Amino acid sequence: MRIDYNCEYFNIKDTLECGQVFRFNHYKDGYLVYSADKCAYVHTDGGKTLIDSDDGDYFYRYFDLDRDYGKIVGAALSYEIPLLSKSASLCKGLRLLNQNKEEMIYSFVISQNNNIPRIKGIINKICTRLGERMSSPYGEYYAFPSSSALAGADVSVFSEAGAGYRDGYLSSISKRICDEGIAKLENLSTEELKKELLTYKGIGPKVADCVALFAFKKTDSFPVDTWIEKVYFEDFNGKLKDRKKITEYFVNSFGEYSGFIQQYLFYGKRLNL
DNA sequence: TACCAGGACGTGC
DNA sequence: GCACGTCATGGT
Repeated sequence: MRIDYNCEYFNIKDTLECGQVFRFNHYKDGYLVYSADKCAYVHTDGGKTLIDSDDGDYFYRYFDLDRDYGKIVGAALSYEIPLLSKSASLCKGLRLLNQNKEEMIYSFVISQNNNIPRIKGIINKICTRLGERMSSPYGEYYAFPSSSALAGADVSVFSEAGAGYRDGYLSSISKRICDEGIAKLENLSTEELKKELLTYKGIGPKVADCVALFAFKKTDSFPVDTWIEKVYFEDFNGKLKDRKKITEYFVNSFGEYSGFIQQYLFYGKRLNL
């Protein structure tokens, strides 16, 4: 089935390439997007962003289509911060995805002290090796592996995929989730969720913020990585050095809009706006 | 060659 | 509690 949505506040390029998601490929005049075991073909035509998939409900929620981004962009512009205004106005079609929770946990554990092209490659290799083989009208692909598939794999599978020293984290976390599930992560406040995520070996404050934001849609989260640190020093005249305190500073400034604004700033900085 | 990339852990104090 | 060295890997 097909979903069509006005492209003013839904730009597929910005939404996919802003760094929140690692599983997508260029395809024809658009993109193939993968989430968990699902796949969609997304492209733009005649002022509409079109989503073709066999699970419209899933991708309607995935792309966060039930949310007013005009209001969010308006709030971002109201701060009159040059980098933020440039990014929010130029990338107002950037949407925060609702991604699969377990997939986000593993993906952002891989992301630590790493760069985006490598992260994508490592995840792709792990999916190819351990994920279920799927077919779609656009060709075959591999689902993101279940936690039991990850837990059953030898740690060498992760190192051979290029995960480096993070291989043990992936084994440890997948075994824990395979045993106990992630039910205890549900229905928590942002603070409670982040605190619980920190009990997984390999998840620190930054990854916990990313998982809270990109998987649990805790929009009062503000992940601070090397790029956001640069933003803080160069565009906010920041003086703090502790990343957790920088997170606090931004969340105190932007409240429930923190996660959206973080993404505008991160993407805008990487685009050198 | 040294430094960087969506950082976290273990140790020592 | 905090500072610091270390942890794979590939690109520049």
